Amino acid sequence: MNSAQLVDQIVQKNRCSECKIRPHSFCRCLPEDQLKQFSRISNDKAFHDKQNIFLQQDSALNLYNITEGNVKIYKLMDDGRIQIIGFLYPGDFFGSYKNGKYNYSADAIGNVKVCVFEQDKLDEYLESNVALAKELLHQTSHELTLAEDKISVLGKLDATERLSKFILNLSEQRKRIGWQNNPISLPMTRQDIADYLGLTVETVSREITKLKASNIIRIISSKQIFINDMSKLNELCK
Amino acid sequence: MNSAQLVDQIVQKNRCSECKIRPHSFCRCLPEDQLKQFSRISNDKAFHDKQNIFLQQDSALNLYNITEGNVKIYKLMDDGRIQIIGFLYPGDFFGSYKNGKYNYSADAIGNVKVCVFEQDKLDEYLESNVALAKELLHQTSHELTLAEDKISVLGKLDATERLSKFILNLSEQRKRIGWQNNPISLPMTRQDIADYLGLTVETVSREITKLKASNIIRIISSKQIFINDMSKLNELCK
DNA sequence: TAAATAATTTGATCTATATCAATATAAAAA
DNA sequence: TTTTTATATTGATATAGATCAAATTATTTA
Repeated sequence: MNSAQLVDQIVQKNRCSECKIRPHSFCRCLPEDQLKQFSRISNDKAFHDKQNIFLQQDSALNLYNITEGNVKIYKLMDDGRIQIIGFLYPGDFFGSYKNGKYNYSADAIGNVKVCVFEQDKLDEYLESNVALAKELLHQTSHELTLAEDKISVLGKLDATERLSKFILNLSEQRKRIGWQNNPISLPMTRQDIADYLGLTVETVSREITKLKASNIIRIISSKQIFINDMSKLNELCK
Repeated sequence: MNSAQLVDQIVQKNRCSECKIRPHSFCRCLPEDQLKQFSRISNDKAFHDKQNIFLQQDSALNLYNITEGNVKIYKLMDDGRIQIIGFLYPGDFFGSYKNGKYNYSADAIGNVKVCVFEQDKLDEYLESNVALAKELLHQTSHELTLAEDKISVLGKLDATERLSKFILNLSEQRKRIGWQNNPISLPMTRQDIADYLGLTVETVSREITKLKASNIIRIISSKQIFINDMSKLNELCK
């Protein structure tokens, strides 16, 4: 052991204590003195743009927590139709299961870093950490409310409402993890937005053009937009 | 204390140990000797047809567990549009929260009996019962996968696919709680089905007529249908 | 029981968004 | 840089499902 390692040992330095996203992640409920032990049940892993993380039909062995970048989770139908369930951000976790299989596939958007937990190791860890179990429960309940919100977006909102709500959500998502909420970046393609909102690329493109024409948003680049009028955008989806 | 009460005392009889739906509910994870204590943190309550259980804007103080009947949970928009999030069955729980408010409203369909927990009492109980916390986590994760399934139904399926999937889901739901899976009853109105599937009553009615015409289902009464050809129904939504 | 009301079905027409097609812009490869 | 390929936008047309309207059928009330 060299002196740096010795220092690490003394100050209990570990992956988790160094983790930038921990305050926004389910593991934030753990006290400092448990981090070293907790960091042992997970591993870092990196993925590049468009790389698959897992497929829906895979055995659901892992739970993933995003530390950097964005992930899209989606369901693919036999005939090629795709429904994107969500675009995930740092601090979000994914990999929930159903009958031992994942309920969706997951791909990296851009460069991604994740923290990978083996489901059964995590499950075992929960046994002696009610706080973590409760935190996961609360986070999952929150995810459920977000999914319920999406159900009413897809069931009841028209194209204009869907797109303005989508943009506002992106803005709020950024605020949640402490980033500026304007301008916002669209790391995903227009096709991805369409597959998320239950629309076609053409309709998404036309709706963006309409928002631009009415001066509610400004297009900095195709992947970067500035919200000129937050309240008007709000009205469009209320 | 009369002799019947004395016997109850001795055999530790209580609401939970008598509960018919417990094997299908999150509380199934509790050992017999904890039931008496557990039964103290909840209360029975009954609702009649169309009675409101709570509104979306209410403070989310309670978690409900259905012991008898059906409940619909729904979101109401300012302009009167409604999106039904789910039709719930015995053993299902509801009342999840978001910023202290419920995320939806809940109404009884027909006569309903529920078991009501105060969120904070339940939360306190979890503190000393990891098993229950884990069970709630797993159930909530499962609810999340169901919500994700609904997202792809609303985002990608056409009217025929939505209705056939809906009927198959009802059939499976019955099997889950040990009832015969055919014929199935439709305790909700056609309008409710429409508001659940993101369609109009007229479209729902026409789709039912089509299924009847192609002899895939038989209409016993408007609220009772028999599935003649399960595999054809399956093909329609695959 | 009949009368009134609510729920469901069926028909005719309209419309928001899909589809098909072409062009324009941006990104990647040569 | 230029060429190639992928992504995004815009236009013309088609269509699934909405809307409007009326007729049945079922349920509730008197």
